[in-house]
Amino acid sequence: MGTDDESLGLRERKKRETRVALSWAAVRLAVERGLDNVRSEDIAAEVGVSPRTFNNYFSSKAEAIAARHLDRARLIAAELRARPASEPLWEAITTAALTQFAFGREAAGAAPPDQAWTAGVRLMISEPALQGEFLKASAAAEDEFAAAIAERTGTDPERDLYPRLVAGAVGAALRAASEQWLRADPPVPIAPLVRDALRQLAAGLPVP
Amino acid sequence: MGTDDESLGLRERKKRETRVALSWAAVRLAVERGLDNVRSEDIAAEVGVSPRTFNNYFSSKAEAIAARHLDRARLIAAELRARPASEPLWEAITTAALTQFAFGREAAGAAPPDQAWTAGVRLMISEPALQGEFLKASAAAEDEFAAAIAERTGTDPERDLYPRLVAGAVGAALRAASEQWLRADPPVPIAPLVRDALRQLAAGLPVP
DNA sequence: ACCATACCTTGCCTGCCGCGCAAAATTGCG
DNA sequence: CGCAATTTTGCGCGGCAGGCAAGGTATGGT
Repeated sequence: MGTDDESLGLRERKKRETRVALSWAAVRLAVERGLDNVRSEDIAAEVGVSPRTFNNYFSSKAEAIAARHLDRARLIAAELRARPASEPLWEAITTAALTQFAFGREAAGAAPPDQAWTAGVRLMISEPALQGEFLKASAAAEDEFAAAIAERTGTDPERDLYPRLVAGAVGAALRAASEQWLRADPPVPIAPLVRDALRQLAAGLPVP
Repeated sequence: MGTDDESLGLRERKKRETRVALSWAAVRLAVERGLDNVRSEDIAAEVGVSPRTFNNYFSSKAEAIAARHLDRARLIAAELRARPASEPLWEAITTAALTQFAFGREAAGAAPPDQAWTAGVRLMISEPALQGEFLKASAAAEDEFAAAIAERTGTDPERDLYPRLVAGAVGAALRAASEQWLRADPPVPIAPLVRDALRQLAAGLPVP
């Protein structure tokens, strides 16, 4: 894949690290202080780079935060490409999606990174100033997802409606499942929600 | 409906007018000059209000532009509510959607407002600084759409996955159809694209 | 018809942001 | 080891978002 981190030169590796560090710092600070008690300067300081450098990596606070979501969502597309071509499309999509929604699976208390991640997603969904970037990141990931689907189905993302349509619908389904999960008051596992949403999609969304 | 413009007092009427005027001005100026050759001040001047007032209506240039899309997308939900309850869900959805995609239907040359509108959508999709707000507006409209679907299907948007899932999927389908339409080099009518996308959705998105 | 009230508009001001530019530091490579 | 390419940084500017308080205008009760 074109975005591995191996043997791409130490320079490129450093850049990726800085980018990820900035992005995590942005999420963490925004979660604990509230979004507008964090200045871009604070994020830069947290990682130990100059304020100007922060803007070399991200053009806004919001973009920095959403970058975490973007990276995660991209992985679904990568996962889909990794599924055997023989597997039926919807099965492959479901399996690929589930790899990125394996929260709270481990032992009793959810793993700490999950905790932080959940809070991050909550923030992106609830803060108006972040919703746009969040959806934009989702859309960007859907583009890669569409390309993967096109490969698998022998269609062309440029000319055919199909791959973009499926990618968009799957994205919507995953967002709906996530929101449902975040809203559930007695917490529920997320996997069944994701499975259910995709199953309904593949079944033509019949009235229940 | 709760948002009619009749007998809501002159005050409210004026506000709506100003809001729409600002929004149109924002779109028009951004289309003809390019987004970042337009300052929020210019938009205010165009409508004849103070720069400060502009920010009372919209919290950013981008939001002002996307407001046009938002209003239009809201109408689909309203249209859905207007369909008879006896009509099958997907038929009602398709009909409702098509009322807002009746472009280039009239005589030879497309109506001038359509022309302007198309350019506006193109801008929102292509300009990175607008994509986020565009999607955010779509999501807001989908909320109303979900409420309408919930009413019609006897589900609850708070507790059930279904209405949000359908609203999201339909939104994605309409976006995919629109983009396909914008991309088509020998221009094609949009209605068949919308119809096709929704038909595929209701059919469970089978591999073509 | 009038007045009191609530609401909208406006100007002023402050802090922050995004980015262009050029100098300085760092890194990779021959 | 030293050169060239790339990244980081400092500086500065234009612009933006929004708090606050003053002035003006519709509204609804009497």
